[in-house]
Amino acid sequence: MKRPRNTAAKTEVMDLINQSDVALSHSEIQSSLDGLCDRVTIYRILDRLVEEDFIHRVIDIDGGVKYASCHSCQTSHHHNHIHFSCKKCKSVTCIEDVQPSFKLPKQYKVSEVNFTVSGLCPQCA
Amino acid sequence: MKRPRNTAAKTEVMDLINQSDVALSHSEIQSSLDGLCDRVTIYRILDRLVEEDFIHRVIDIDGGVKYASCHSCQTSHHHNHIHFSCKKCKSVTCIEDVQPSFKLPKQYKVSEVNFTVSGLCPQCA
DNA sequence: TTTACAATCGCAACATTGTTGCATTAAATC
DNA sequence: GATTTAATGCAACAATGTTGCGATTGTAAA
Repeated sequence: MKRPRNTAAKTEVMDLINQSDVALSHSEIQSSLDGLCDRVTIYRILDRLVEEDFIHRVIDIDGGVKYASCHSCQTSHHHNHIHFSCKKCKSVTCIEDVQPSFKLPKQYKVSEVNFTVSGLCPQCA
Repeated sequence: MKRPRNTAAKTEVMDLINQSDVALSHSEIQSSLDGLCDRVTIYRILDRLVEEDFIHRVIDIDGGVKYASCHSCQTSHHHNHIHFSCKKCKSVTCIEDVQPSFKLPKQYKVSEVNFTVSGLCPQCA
């Protein structure tokens, strides 16, 4: 079994995501790290953090991949909540505690829900 | 104002998407066309078809871009319905006539909704 | 503290997806 | 058939993500 290690880069990435109120992309994280580690290393750190359930991936309206730390996940682990993707400032925000409701027909086996609403966030509206 | 033209490639792309019951990616379309036209041309055709409201873009759970012809769009133009993204066969299907319901807090201006449910489709379940 | 193992890293190379500029081709109208 | 300009092909580029491998380093045990 694998034994995760704490490295400077991993800690810094974790802090960045924790301290942000919006989801961050790989390139945004890379800019913030300012050469602390390699581009590839960031990809691997993000993969590991997702794997270890510290963060989760969010897909924005354009298909862009972002990463966020949902605080509600620390208690119960469910990612089935709404994400808001702002068309103007491109920010992606987790809207906690709002559970979308829906019905699926037939024999579909649902395992995950990705509900992204786009438009203008409070700052841009 | 621009005057759209009907070309062999455009017609073929349109047919492919119309005849498919799942959303198709650029590379899938390229494979089907089998050299009928350039890769770049396919991108431009897809952009135009979206622009002309014949097809619409769907983002799957991994952030992949796919294109589908929603038959319900021909009457009333709204894309706010559920898409099902199969984790096994990677197919993306439009679930028509099922409208998700949700509530957003505060000052968010909603203009679009992308509701993707993932899991196993009837074929893979 | 030192050692040893494996997790992590940096670097180079590659793959995929998407975009842009420009000269050429061809569809629709006359 | 001639004209107009939408559409195409090609080359070049950009962004994003992946893989292999030798070097480095965190950490648990000696």
